[in-house]
Amino acid sequence: MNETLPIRPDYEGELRKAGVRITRPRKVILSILADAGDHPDALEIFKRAVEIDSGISLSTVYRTMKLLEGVGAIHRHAFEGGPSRFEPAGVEHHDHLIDLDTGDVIEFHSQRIEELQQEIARELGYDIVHHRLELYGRKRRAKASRGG
Amino acid sequence: MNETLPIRPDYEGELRKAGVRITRPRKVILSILADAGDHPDALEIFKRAVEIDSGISLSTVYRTMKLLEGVGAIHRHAFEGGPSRFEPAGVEHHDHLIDLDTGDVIEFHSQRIEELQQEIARELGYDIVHHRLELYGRKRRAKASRGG
DNA sequence: TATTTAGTTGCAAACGATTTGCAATTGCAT
DNA sequence: ATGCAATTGCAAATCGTTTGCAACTAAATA
Repeated sequence: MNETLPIRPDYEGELRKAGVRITRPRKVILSILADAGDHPDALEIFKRAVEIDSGISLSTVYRTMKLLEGVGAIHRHAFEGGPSRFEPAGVEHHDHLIDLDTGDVIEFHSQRIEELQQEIARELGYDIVHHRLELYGRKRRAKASRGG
Repeated sequence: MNETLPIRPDYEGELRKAGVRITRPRKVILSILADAGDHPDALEIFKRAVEIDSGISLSTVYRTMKLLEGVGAIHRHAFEGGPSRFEPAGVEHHDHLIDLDTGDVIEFHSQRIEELQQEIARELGYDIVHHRLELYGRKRRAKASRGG
């Protein structure tokens, strides 16, 4: 009876397990994260949160993100230039392709690349703790040029 | 009659060609960059510069770095957390392995990975403008454990 | 070489993202 | 219901970096 739908991460559970209080602002932020399909930054999360509970502060958003990151519930990405952007950690590992025009983030994964990285690190005498692979690009125009 | 030694980038030439004045502070900064074997950040460059000419300001370092970056003479790397670090652009493309304990940066290159990236982007309908591949790791301890 | 003037400088203040001190508030175990 | 440590909002602080501005200077010109 496994769900086929994307898993809604059980943040509250993760936090409780980590001995952290589930407060009102945290509930709001958590719910936003749970169904964010994109990779919002702190300010964006804050804006969405304020629409639900106008009393929430940006510091609390930052604090909660750090908390979740610490617990391993979310991943923080510092893409080129901009502020940190977050995503649920639940999904299995992947890298990112950032659309330079829209800021959209597309996820991808290449087992082959992962292996090559391991190989390279090994040759250099290192163990990889983590890595960062980001492709920055633009949508390819349709062959001829008449596309829009 | 090609040199076998690492090429000393001719920053002054590049700048002059770009119609930029070669001032005293710039000369100092440029000389520092020219023989920096590492990947210093702005503050580090500033410190080295002050030892040569105490009148140089940090803003000038930042301005010069931006200038050089604009001309394509150096590359800026925003490694995890820390400030931007710079390196001469002369060398052919490579990626970086960052030693988490020392901050040391080791360069590597994998043609195979580059190809795979292209392939992935293409499949996703994108052209890569540039990319970022960073491995963060620690020196592997010698097998048994008696190493230091 | 003296003149000229737009490009550069150092400084201090401004900046954006993020963190922090603190007093007031609130989960939640009792 | 009670009590206290965890958490909050706020404002001020932090860090890396950029910028406005008046003084300075590289380098083209006479």
